[in-house]
Amino acid sequence: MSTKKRHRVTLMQVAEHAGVSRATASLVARKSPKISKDTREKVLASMSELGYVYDRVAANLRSQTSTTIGIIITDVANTFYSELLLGVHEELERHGYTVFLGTTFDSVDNQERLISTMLEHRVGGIILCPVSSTSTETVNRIKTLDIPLVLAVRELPNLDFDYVGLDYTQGAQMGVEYLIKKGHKRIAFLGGRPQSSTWHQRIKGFYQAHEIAGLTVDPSLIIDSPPTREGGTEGVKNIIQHPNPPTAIFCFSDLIAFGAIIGLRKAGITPGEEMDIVGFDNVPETEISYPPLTTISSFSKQTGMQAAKLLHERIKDNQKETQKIILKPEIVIRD
Amino acid sequence: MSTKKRHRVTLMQVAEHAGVSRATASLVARKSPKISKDTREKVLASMSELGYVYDRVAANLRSQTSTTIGIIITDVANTFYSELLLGVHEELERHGYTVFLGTTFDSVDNQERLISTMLEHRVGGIILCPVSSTSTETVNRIKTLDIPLVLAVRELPNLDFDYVGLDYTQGAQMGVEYLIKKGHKRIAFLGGRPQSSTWHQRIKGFYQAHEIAGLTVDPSLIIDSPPTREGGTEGVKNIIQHPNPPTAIFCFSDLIAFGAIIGLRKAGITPGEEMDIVGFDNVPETEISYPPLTTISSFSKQTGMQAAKLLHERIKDNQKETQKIILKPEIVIRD
DNA sequence: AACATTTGTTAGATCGATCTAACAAGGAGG
DNA sequence: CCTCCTTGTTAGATCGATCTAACAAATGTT
Repeated sequence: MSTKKRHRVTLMQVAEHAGVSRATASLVARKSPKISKDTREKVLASMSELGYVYDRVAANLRSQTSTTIGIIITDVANTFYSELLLGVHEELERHGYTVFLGTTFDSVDNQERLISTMLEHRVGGIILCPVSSTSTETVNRIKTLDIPLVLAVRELPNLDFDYVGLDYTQGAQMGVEYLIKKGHKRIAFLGGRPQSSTWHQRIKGFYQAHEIAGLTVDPSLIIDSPPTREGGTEGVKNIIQHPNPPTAIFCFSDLIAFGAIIGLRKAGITPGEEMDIVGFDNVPETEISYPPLTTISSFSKQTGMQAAKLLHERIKDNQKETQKIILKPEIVIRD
Repeated sequence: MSTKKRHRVTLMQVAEHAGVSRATASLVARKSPKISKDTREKVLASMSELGYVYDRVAANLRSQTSTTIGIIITDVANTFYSELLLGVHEELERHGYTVFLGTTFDSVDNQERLISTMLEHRVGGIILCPVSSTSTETVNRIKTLDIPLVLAVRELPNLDFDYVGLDYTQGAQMGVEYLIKKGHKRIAFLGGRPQSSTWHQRIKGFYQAHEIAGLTVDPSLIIDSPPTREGGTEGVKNIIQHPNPPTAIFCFSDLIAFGAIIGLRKAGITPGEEMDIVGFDNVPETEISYPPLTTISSFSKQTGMQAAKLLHERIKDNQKETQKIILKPEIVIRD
């Protein structure tokens, strides 16, 4: 948990070696234009001779600044989140931040612990993909400390934070409308947890599409399950065993859809022929899956990039009005 | 790039509020048993009343310790690496480290920059998946500073560092032997960069399998390409256009294999029937790909966990002898 | 020539914690 | 009663940087 270190070369030693003061050496390290060419070169020479490494931690402490930010996601192994992470990472590294990573696996305790650790490490801001049942206190703790916070993917109701997400309702509606247009009348909704805002938004779209088409939803075809591939495989069993099974499944996520495909195959049902499936997220794997998965693109990398941009802006000015960016979904049809 | 922060509540203020000295408050923060129950409770009460947040950065500076480690990988969006990251992350968080993430995209410059940043942030250790053409100076810089370093996936020749990887030679040999056993006599090797040690090791296994079976390798069937899906799609064109095409392809990685599958389909060739394919890594997507991909499991998550363990041990004792852990590959046959 | 301004440099205090060594207070042992 | 030990607490120095304000030296202005 902690490491003893050999003494580093300090600015003090550099200054002594170059025959200048600490302050001057510090100004050189910070590329101040106030330093004459001569002294600058002298100091730089001493730095490289002694193998000096700038101590950003000490510098940040003194100057009350931070060059780090924290990103908290649900699961790195889920490509939706790793794409999002990629977007955040690219955008923030360009601005010189170093990124602390944390993964919650959808556990409140983990999330709480990660936030604490990051605050203790003086992050300059946090991008949070909150777990389903995040409490108001959790995020307010960050707000009280005046640490910029941007929410992504899941919105927390009635809280005034920057947010980047997708119009999940519209996405779900598009997916279900596509299935209805193909002639399906009994459609299941598989996966996700009813506690989460993203689930509610999708369910809403699911109902809306039915309503517009003049169909009624059979509530017994709404099956919730953990938002993992295993969750999909397990959950689809309820659909297979249903006394009056549906002809198509709209899945909470691609991950669920992949799980469902595996589950259907195990039961001897050919996905895509005997049972139509639509996913959500358009993760990279959809390109190589079989049957090719029709899905709703949720632009995870874009989400990450936008969140990073919002965070960057908020770090520059913590007083500005909060922004909510809602990306528009697109349907990706693969037949 | 840097953030002004409001003043935090400090231990000084907590001490004043509780009517004790800074030192006592500090001992309470560190859960020292030398503090009497009465004072401890008094101080803890003041802490929560004032909303105190421990400043690990200041603490680490004074005590010359670190509670962070850096992990540098090639690409988060590549599931091989995100699984590895997951392993590292789980293991090190258990020991109380916070993780700095960096991705190189296989660029020496990025790698150099990332290492610098991490050293500047006083990481307690680094796990590095080095880019193909990593120079000796790069890693020696870390060694000179006495910062524990563990290499993963790619080994750097003649350098004495802890290392976790796979027996890539044996893995490639297993894959090619499987194809030969199925009756293939002309087999292509697709993807990867000849600069990297992992490429050499796989090529060696590729040749060995041929030799054992009494077959000769046609060097014109060895096609290199960037280790990405796009690289696979591009590279496979050379195979399709070959005057005397092979009947099977052994791919550098699953990613390459997926790219090759897409490329073959585009050219109207049915992968799995007209052209046999074997991948390498056993990334999660292989389960849902079509045709089901036979592949060599390279246990990326295990690799990450082992690397994290080695790093943890080395942080505890930087003098101990270096260890090289070579995991054994397994073939995963999906027909 | 006298004064104001700019330019480059610096000593000393400071960020928020820990470390060192010293110090009271209380009890045990002679 | 005095000494020795233990237990709990603390003042002052310190980690490696930056900040403030002050200061010579060089330059510009009248």
